[in-house]
Formats: sequence, structure tokens, C-alpha cells
Amino acid sequence: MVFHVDFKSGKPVYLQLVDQVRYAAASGALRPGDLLPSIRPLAEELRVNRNTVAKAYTELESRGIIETAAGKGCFLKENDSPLNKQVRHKLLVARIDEAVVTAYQMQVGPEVLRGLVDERIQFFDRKKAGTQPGSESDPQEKEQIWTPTNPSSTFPISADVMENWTPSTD
Amino acid sequence: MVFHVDFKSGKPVYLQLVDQVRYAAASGALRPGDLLPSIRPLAEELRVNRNTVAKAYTELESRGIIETAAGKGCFLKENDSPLNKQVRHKLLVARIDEAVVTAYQMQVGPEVLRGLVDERIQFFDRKKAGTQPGSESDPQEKEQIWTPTNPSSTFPISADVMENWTPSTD
DNA sequence: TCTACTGTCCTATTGTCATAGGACAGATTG
DNA sequence: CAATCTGTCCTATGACAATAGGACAGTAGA
Repeated sequence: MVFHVDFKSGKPVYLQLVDQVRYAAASGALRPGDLLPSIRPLAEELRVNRNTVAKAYTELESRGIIETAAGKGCFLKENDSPLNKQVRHKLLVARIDEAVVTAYQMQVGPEVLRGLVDERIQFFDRKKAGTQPGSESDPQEKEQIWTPTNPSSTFPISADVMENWTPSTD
Repeated sequence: MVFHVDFKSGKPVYLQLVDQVRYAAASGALRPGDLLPSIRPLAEELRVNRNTVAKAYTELESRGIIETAAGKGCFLKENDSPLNKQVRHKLLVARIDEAVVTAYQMQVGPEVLRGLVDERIQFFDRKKAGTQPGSESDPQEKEQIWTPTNPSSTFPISADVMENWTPSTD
């Protein structure tokens, strides 16, 4: 698992790390039981304070995504949210609604939206299938995890998106 | 269009207003050309500073969602984002990925996710159909717009979700 | 033109977030 | 036990976001 941070993105570093772990777990690049990098070395590698990494890990633990033990390290947990079913459903619907509304404003119709959703579901599932124990091909492929481009849900949009800004027209 | 703010949500008031307009536009509760409440009266009604409302409107204008004219007021624009196609696509995929990853962590499988997406697409489309000129049934229904429950993409999750928290198990 | 409405700009204050370093505590290894 | 890993807690600080009030500017209608 290779982490990286973008200081120009405007997004807090600790949230960048949180999302990288979340996405890695969802895509199968990280599997339950996997040991995450320990705080201090990772902080040094990324040139950030160790508390920034610690904050990310704390956040992940509070979301039930990792398990942490002083003296041992941090491990990816089995995928089970600490939230009850009703709350999980509510949380998910909120994200879906956000995507649906965004699709409307991005002038993407329902059919195309459904297609994109399918595409992204497959994108994550395909990666997971490729990392099941016993079916690994190239060990290095496990390192090639994908990271979110603009995980922040609020404007101002991130730098890499702004680079492609044009005043109007398609 | 009825606005309301939740001061306990932890989400900035101006963003709450932005999302309410976004969602109202996507659902058809607000239609192009519609006049939005003017800044001062709305601020007074919501018990917030006028600059808070003004900031929301500025944000909406920068996203190409409303048009504003000093001395006249703010109007909902025709739906056309100022971003180019590539950027719009990128932004949308980011939201979709966020939903897909959330689904994974909420232990919702691909089939159920697809079903939920369909459901929410229809939810917004059905409202839009009901507000097309010439097909209105109950005028009061136009005021009954839906507002997002937890549009914030980051923990801590909003108060209304926390109320339903339980330590574990479905 | 006068009044009353509209939105805009400038500046100040407040609070919180993100980050940082020092000191502490549990676990492992030799 | 000593050394060295691991994560944790406490406190401080800098920056920025969110909100607020005063003064200004464009528009409409009597």
C-alpha cells in the first residue's frame, strides 16, 4: 500500500489518508488482517507530523475500518460498520442522492448515470476479485491501488480539477 | 421554497442553503427563471446574518446554478454547468465512487446498490415530472421539497444520524 | 427625484480545524 | 531488564472558515 499526499489540494491531509485506506479496502488492495504502515515511519515518509497520521488512524478506527493496538500496530478489520442498519442505509442514500443531484447538474441523464454506476461498481469488484488469496498474478499489482481524484464534496474543487477548468462550452 | 437551517448539524449554514437549492433544482421544486427569496428577508426569517445567505448565493452563482442581479434579485438559471465535459465527468465519477465505497463499507452489495440508485433517480425524476407546467395537481405540493439528511461527506456524522446510533449489530 | 428595495464590498471577530512537538504507556525482542 | 518498537495524550499555535455589521451601488416604482 503506497500512500501519497497532495498539499495543494486544499483537502486536509488526514482525510486524504482516511480516504486512501477506505478506497483501498473497498477495492481489495487492502484485506482484513493486513498490517498498515506504522505511524512514525509513514509520517516521516510523507513529510507530515506523526499526529496527522495518528489522526487519520483514529478516524478510521472510529469508523470501524481498522483495529489498533498500542505496541503492535494497526490492522484492517473485517468489514463491519459499528452503525446499525437504519443508519447505514441513511448514510448510503445520502451519498447516492449527492451523486444523483450532481449528475443532474453535470447534465448527465439517468441512463448514462446508471451506466457509470455499473462501471464503477465493476471497477472496484474487478480489483477485489484480482486480489483474492490464491488468484494473485503479479505481486506488484497489489501495490497499484487507485486513489480518489476529488473526494472533497464541497467547492472549491481540488487543484487537479481546476487545472482543467474552462469558462464555458463543452 | 421553504428553507430551514440546523445549527446543531455542524455543517456550515451557507452550505446547507447551497444544498437545499441544488436539491430543489434537481428535483424540480425550483424551476429555471424562478425567483429566489431575497437575501435580507430570508436571513431574518432564518435568524442568520445576511452575509451568510449572500455567501450561499455567491457560491451558487459561481457554480452556475443561479443568476444574480443587483437591484432585481436572484433567479434559478437554466441547467448548464460552466465546467467543461471532462471536468463534469470527473466530478461526477468522484461522487459515484464515494457512493460505491460507502456501499461497500455499509455492507450493501452491488445489486442492492443498483436498486437504491434506481430508486433515488426515480425519486427525483418523479418530482420533476409532477412540477412540469400544465401538469400540477396540488399547488401546495410544490412547497414540499425534500432536503438532504447528511450531505456532509465527513465524520462526525450529523446530529440526526447520531440519534440513531447503536453500538453494534443490526 | 425620492424612497425602498435589490445585491456587493470591506473589515472585524470568533471559533474551530489542521498541524506540531513533548512526554507517556503498552508490547516485543534480545 | 533494557532497548526499541508500537500507539496515546496533552497542550500550543497558526491559519482559515464562518459569521457578523457598516457602508456602498444598482434597479424599480410612486
